[in-house]
Amino acid sequence: MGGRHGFGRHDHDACVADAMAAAERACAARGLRLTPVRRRVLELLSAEHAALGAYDVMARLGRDGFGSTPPVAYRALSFLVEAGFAHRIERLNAFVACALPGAAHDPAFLICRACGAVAETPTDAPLGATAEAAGFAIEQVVVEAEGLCPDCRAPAS
Amino acid sequence: MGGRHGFGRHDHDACVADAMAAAERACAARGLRLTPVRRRVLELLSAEHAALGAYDVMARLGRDGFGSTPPVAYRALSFLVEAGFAHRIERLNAFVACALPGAAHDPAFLICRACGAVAETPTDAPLGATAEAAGFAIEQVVVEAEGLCPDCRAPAS
DNA sequence: AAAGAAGATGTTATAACATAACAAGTCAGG
DNA sequence: CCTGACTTGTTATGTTATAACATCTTCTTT
Repeated sequence: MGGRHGFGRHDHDACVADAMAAAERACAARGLRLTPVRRRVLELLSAEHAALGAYDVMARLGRDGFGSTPPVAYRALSFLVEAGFAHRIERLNAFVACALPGAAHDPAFLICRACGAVAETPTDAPLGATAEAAGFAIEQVVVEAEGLCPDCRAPAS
Repeated sequence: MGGRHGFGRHDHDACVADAMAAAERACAARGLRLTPVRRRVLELLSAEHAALGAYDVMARLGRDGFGSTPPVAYRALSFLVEAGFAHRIERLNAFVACALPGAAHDPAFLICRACGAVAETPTDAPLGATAEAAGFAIEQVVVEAEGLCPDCRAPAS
């Protein structure tokens, strides 16, 4: 029991169970397959509430009898990210379980440089206010939008 | 002549010259040393107006008679980033020259997934409006704030 | 049930990105 | 000139990520 989430304590076991149940439901609804490897990786990420590197995930999979080579971990992580059950933290080259499953979102993250804790926050409110409310002291913000520039939107030019 | 900047055409040579002059001035004012390697790397980044990977920079340095090992490139890039003359794009593991030198800023970037062009934009205006005005179609946004969480701010607990 | 297609996993190899540690050179100030 | 701080060069290694192909499972169609 205990653990961290959004920098606050909560019932961790229930939280993991909820995440798994939500993923099961979403997969059933959308025709996706939550296979044993994928399920295990989501459990690992949910249990952590901090960012895990792909190679950490890989090592833990090995202990559980799954393949422990990079592609096994990266494939499971890619599936989870594409399905919206996990997010990649670019700044850390690492992955976290989604804290707001179900909601369609382009999330923002608060990353503690001292302890590595990661909190996911909605982007509808201003980030500064959210951080303030959470007691998080922002030092640096990375904002990177990917898409199509004017030239590449035009069919030909 | 020509080239790209903020997704628009402009006088590229003048733009590179301006960036170098601004860096010279800033270094003089702040007691920093814009050595040959650092100067050359800033020229490379300025000339590109797109993100360059550290290994790209390294290879070009080699052609110019500088050391062409990773540390040479990474050290020059780190200097430029710390001095505010360049930025690291986490999403691309790459670097761009700062487009708004002098201004203190936590910049936002618009990254074209098709052609790799990168535009730096101020963060005081809403990103959606800025992108719209530039004709850039945002598909995905990454927001990652680094700092100290409530637990790590407290001296002891 | 058999055949076939699609998808998932396992495996080997390699590519791409980044830093540690130390040696040697440069340069300003005493 | 010498010293101390800083910069650069060099070797080695660590870390993150993907390509390519073989095998196995699962679902569908017949």
